[in-house]
Amino acid sequence: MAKSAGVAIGYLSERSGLAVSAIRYYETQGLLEPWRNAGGQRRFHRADIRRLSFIMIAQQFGFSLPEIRGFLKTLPGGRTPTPEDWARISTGFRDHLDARIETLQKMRDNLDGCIGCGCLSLPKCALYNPQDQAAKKGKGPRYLMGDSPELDAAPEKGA
Amino acid sequence: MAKSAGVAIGYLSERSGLAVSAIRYYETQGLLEPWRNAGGQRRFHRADIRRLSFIMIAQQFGFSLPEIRGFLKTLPGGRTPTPEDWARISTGFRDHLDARIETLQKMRDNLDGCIGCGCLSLPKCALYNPQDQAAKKGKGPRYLMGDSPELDAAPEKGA
DNA sequence: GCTTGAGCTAAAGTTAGGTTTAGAAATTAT
DNA sequence: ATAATTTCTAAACCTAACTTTAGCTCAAGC
Repeated sequence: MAKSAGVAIGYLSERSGLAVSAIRYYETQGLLEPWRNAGGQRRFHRADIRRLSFIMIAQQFGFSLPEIRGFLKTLPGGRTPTPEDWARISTGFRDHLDARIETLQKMRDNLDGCIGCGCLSLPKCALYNPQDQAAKKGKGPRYLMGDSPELDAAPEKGA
Repeated sequence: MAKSAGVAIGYLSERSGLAVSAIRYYETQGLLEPWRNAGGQRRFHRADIRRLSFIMIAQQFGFSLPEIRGFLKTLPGGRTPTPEDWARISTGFRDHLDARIETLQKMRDNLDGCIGCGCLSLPKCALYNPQDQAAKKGKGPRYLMGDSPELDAAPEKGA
């Protein structure tokens, strides 16, 4: 179980396409745990290339680095993930993706219902309250695309 | 065509759910053009509530503020958008949404093909090169989820 | 007319996910 | 042995989209 020589950060960078600085950053975020050689340089497992690929894929799926760290914690420490490890995580990805697709399709349907309707003063507009899941942190408007029913009835007063 | 009194920023904030600071920020980004009253305070058209709602919706569709500014420039200056104005922009939204849905569905299909495959050393993995459209700015890995075919054949040398 | 609330500006801070810079030390190549 | 690469750390910088803070001024209520 000797650690072998390990590979340098530049090797991982070249193999993964990530910048050296990004790999160091991932270490600060707890996504990788390299050891140091006698001269103080980082040394990685060859298998960490997969960890990096995993990170890149998970980012494409919209996961944040803390979330990805959570996934990686479920992976076995030093060894290569087994098919089971990977299948478990992939299934999580799938749920995530399905939810996002569903949200987008709902938005599209709402939009379809709205195209041509004018949306001039429509508190009942289909885009009324789209922030189902994919919404940001903010509170969001209460009356999207329109004022509240009564208060905005008057047109350009004084025109 | 006198400007009437206009409404204050706090009114827009309350009606839209946006923070006052966000509305000011949008002005700096060219999304709104309030005028000033005698005391130097911002005064807005009532119809600017709709501009704000528009901004919030467009953000949910994934557009950046510069992009939204582009949309708003196609809207009529001081008046309420007509059904035609809105339909034109909605169609743009729709294309955008369709593209995103399609990308996600492709990713899901790739993922389905990958679940259970193990992905231990798979340069031919279906997640090989997912950055079709929705990819980030980065270059992306050349061999996702695996080292290149030949070089990574050896398992934990020295174990 | 005084007090309080709303609004003003400029500048700094925030979060995520990194990159860039600078200067020093280690490693590799010749 | 020397030169050229890499790597190291710490700190500053970057973008987007805002928020917060500080110190004032304006407007509104009684």
